[in-house]
Amino acid sequence: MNTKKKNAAPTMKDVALEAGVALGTVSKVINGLPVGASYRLRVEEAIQKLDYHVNSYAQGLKSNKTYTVALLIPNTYNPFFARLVYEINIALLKRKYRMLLCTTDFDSKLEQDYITIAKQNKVDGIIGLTYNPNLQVDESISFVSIDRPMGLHIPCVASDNFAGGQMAVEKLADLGCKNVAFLRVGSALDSEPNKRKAGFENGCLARGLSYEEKIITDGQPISEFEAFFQSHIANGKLEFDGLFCVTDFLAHEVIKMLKNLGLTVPSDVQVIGFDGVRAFGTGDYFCSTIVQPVADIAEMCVSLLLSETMQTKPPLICLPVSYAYGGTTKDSEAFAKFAKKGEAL
Amino acid sequence: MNTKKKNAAPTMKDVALEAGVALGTVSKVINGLPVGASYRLRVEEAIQKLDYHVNSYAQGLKSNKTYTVALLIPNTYNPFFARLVYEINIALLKRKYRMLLCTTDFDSKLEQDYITIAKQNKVDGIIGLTYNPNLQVDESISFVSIDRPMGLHIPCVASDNFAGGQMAVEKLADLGCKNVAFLRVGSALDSEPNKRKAGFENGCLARGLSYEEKIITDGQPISEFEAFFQSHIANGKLEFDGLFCVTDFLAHEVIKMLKNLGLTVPSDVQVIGFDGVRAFGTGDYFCSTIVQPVADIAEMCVSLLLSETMQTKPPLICLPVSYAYGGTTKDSEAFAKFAKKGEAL
DNA sequence: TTGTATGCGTTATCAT
DNA sequence: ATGATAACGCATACAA
Repeated sequence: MNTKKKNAAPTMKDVALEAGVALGTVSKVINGLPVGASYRLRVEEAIQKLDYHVNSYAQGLKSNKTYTVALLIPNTYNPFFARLVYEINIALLKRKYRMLLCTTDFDSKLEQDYITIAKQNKVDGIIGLTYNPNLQVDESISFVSIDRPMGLHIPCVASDNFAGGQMAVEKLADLGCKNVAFLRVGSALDSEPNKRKAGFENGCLARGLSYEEKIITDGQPISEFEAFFQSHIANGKLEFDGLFCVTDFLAHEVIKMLKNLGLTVPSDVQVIGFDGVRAFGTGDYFCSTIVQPVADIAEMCVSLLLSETMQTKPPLICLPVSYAYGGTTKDSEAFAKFAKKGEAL
Repeated sequence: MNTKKKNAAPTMKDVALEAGVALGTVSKVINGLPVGASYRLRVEEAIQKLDYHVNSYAQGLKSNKTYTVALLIPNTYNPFFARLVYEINIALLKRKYRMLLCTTDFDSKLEQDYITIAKQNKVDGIIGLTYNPNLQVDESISFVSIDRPMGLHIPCVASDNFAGGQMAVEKLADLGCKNVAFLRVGSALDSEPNKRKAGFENGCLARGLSYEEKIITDGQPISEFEAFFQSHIANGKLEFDGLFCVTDFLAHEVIKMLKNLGLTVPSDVQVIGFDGVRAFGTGDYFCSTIVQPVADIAEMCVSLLLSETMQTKPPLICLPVSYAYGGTTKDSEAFAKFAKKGEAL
């Protein structure tokens, strides 16, 4: 008997030998092509016996398809990113694709490097949530961007951030707010989430709310907001009755500040965040929030990336957001529901 | 000129042609083997010009190494898992390995299926945080388990859960507790985290604390704990002055319950959790907690999995944990620091 | 030192 | 319907 290298994984050849058929027949059985019943049976038995598994790398080499998609994302521990990774991975797995996870830590150089790595790995496409304004991605590889427009040949998938901003204001107005503020921290990069501000302004105008905005950039300490609040307190009372924070994270920080300043949420001031992040991934919202449809975003990215047929890819796709009560607003009905749910969980 | 299929990625052959050298020479340049300086230069220029990238799948096919490791984990949105995924991915990337992310949703069948998928992908190893007690993993593939012992030929990496349980009690005792309770929810599966209970008991004995334990299994509603508390309240006062919860998640839920019952944390009762989970991945701890050394666990798993030389793999490795103040205990010094940090961040 | 030839495991195109 | 064979892109043993 021809004892190959010990412990080498069995190949199609081994299966063919074991089953007493030709190589091509085995291949056909594997790929579900028509094969005589008796042959099929013998091959299947041999596969069982040898515990044979196709080598997807050889497959990839042959077909010039790797069934791998690279995901460029800053990290996986930010809960929004974590959820996105999860949903994208599911969407990929559903289509028998696998994911090459590239965490960039917001590093522009790393982002560019990973594009190279992705090419080496001959991935079938790249999904990127990136921050490098000059990211070079040639047209030879299919790319879908999340939250950041990257040119006409690259589709961008995002939440409907403008509508989200509007929705936040609508909600605050419905809940009785008259004088609101928009708080934002983050890069000045041209990205879709920046439209939250425009939506906010638009909403304020539509509902006749007076508003103010406090925007700080990445370098500045978040305590700037505390100073902002202090300069807007008269007789121990904040002049705003509603705040829209650009992210749940910021809302969370802001709520701590407000507490320090002796203000109560939501009775003194109502707060709405953005993202729809939950404690421990599945628990309570950190605050009342505009929820991003993460699963839809993931599905859209993957579907867009892998659709061969759609020759004319849409440049920008905005998916609808929704509002969720999280304890920092005065929603009366929802409040009761929330209190009950808290017990149940 | 031999115009191959349009748009096909350039191969070594193309590079060789462009540089006017032989195929083998190109290969040597790529792999850093000795090559004449002038040849090397020409090859490098050709690589630049054609934007050539090695096809790592062909490499893998040749070398029978794929530089891929599969990670089996329930999901990526639980913050503890999310952090683990991040750290493992970093540890892998550092070694030029990539990760095949397999999220199992605690599904035993999926866990087993992914072992098959991993084999098809000819991964170089598997890291698994699994819950299937009967998971079949043959010795032909190298496997490292997290938190669950899986037999002698499979190393298991975990936190020092026993020491963690002890540490929690020590802390509670140091902070003045006399009568404490251990709360646990989770599967009855044989896993390392179960040692938290033993460590707790051991610590209570050593410090002469009286204690009680309330353990519910996965099926039961978490509200069981509320009933437990109620049956231990006399004259509006809880008879426990310290609680050790098996996870931060449970601690978080328990703290909500305590509030509902009119009890104040930490003045009425101090609470310590386990895991070291932070809000938004990098923010505040949800509670005072025993922190798992996630980065160390990740590094250990990868290093163990990829070490060719270590023929005799250790069956169980426990990594040291640490304590972190998170607002639910009466640490006086730490309290001041925490309050300040809250401002700064 | 550089070039040539073979084979990795698979698929696909041929004859049979 | 089935079997033989070439080709995918790369590494390597061997020849020049």
